[in-house]
Amino acid sequence: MNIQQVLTTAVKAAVSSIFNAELPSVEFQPTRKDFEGDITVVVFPMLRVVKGNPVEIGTKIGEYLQEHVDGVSKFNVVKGFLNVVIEDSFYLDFFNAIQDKKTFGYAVPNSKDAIMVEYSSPNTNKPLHLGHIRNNLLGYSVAEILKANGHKVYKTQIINDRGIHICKSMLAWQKFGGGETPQSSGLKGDHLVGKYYVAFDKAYKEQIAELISGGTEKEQAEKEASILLEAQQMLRKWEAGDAEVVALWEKMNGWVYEGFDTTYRNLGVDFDTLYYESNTYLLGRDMVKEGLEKGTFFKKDDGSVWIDLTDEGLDEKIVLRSDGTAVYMTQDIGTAIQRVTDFPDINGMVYTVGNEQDYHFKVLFLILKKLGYSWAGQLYHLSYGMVDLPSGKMKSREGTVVDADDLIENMEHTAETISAELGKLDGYSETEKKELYSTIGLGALKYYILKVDPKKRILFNPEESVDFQGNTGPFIQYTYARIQSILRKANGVDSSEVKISLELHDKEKELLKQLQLFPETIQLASENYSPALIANYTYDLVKEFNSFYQQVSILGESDGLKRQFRIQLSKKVGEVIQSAFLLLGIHVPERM
RNA sequence: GGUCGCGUAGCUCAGCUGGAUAGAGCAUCUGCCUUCUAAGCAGACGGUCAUAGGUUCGAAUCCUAUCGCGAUCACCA
Repeated sequence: MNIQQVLTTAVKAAVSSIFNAELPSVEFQPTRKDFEGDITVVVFPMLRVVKGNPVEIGTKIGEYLQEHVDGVSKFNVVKGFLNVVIEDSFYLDFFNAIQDKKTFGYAVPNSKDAIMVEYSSPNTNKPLHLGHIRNNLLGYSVAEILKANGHKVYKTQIINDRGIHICKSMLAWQKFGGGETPQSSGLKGDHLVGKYYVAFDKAYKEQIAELISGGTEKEQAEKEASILLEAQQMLRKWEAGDAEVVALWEKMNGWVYEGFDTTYRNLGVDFDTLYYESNTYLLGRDMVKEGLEKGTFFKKDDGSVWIDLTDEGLDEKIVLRSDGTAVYMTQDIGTAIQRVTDFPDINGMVYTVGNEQDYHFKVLFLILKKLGYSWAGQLYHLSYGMVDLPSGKMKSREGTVVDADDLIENMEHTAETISAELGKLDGYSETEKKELYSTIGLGALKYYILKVDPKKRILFNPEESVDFQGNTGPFIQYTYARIQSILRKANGVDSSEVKISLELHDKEKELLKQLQLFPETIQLASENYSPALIANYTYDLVKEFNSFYQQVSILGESDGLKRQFRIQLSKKVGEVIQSAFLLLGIHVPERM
């Protein structure tokens, strides 16, 4: 039990016995630094139940707590704030209870239900970029956070491996490729395919420029369409199962997957199961037919099928084309149902997709609800803001994208440069150094992106590199490395219980308070699908530790018991940093 | 135009279900490496929390309107 839980019960009992009134809840906040105390009970909300002067009420409750609660030694009342001083022994008890718990902060697996987390879901016609990085980091981290909060999680993605855009790359490769392969050119598979996607676009634009030298808008549109015809024909052949087209499609997608795998590995994200659009794009049509029979959907004269969402304040939305083919929504309906069929323990899904699709998911969830699926209430669109450049939006066709592989490499390089300047890596082999640069570079990148609230858009300036100082990944990693250095010098950590009679230094007490917050932080992050909460918590913890480290001697402490405790405390802080960062997908180094 | 999201220090961001004098980092300036890693610590400077109303003991936080930025409103995905 933490202090809040203890005090909640006690304050309720106090109000009951002194004022003969029932308090629905008790409101706390950390005591401001300017006042004496560790935790503050806010008296104002009680005025609804207890009439009187807030200061008097606070004082009476304070006296009650002092008398009845072990661990409450002193209190003071300022206006409507009851500041309570908690004895050191309370915090030491807490520390003894968690000292050996490797998984401190994580909830015990508490649910039979699984949650499927979808993220990444790229197109297979171009390499991953910075936007995908945000998506990947968010999805991966939220999956880890949900696990830490006791959920079973399946990580998945839906790979958009078919469609007109894929045919464009294929066509361009056929026309201009000259048989180029990743092996022959040494180009990473996804980059190679992306090159031809751009080539198609370029060739297409050139042709348009030639063709369109006048005419009405309508005529221009018709001309454009005719140029696209080739790609459309190819798509039709693909759908018909044309052996040659399918073989080319498989070959080029194979290159892309190899490339993606490398990027995912470098980024440190993974998946438990994969879905391919080429397998799922036909799903959903039967579901629409069922829904039609049930009256959830309705058919228009031209044969297209719709759902009426005007009751919900939305429009009518198409779910099947007049020619009977599937639209985006049809597919998503089918895929969702397929997933629950494949993994019957799923009760809830998280879709990591940019906020430009807010409307789509609102509609999708509503449709699934109307179709009567019990799990439809447990769907969540993890919507995040775009990553923009100072020049505006990233556009792959205009070559303004920040490529994922390049960015990762840049970050590692920056880490290397800084490390070399500081020169603290004597004795490290080249392999160890390389691994370290990767840890730090990725740590900087991941933290930079994850510390921001997912909803907000990020402005990324490639000119100014991501910071390595202050509220950054490397700063936190550095603190971890510092702690490990102490532990190495301490020659082993005795993990025996700390004597309750030990007198705590202010900084030690602050650290223990911060440690206490870890479990509820994980819970909050899980409930809000927000890695940013974990990032901010870790930053606060680390700041607190560095302040402690600078002000209090650990190994130099002459009192053996105190020295021992400080080593143990440092170790625990290191473990929590590591646990927290693991939830963000960031590794911590032994040295740096 | 309808809908949704965002607007906090020069810049990048915190600020939980409303609570005490709005917090960090970067940048600028001051100190601190003959004691455990200075990618650090301590401090200074910097705010009409977009604007105007409202709700109440109390509003950056909730409500309404306005302004600014972004997204979205396809038989594209």
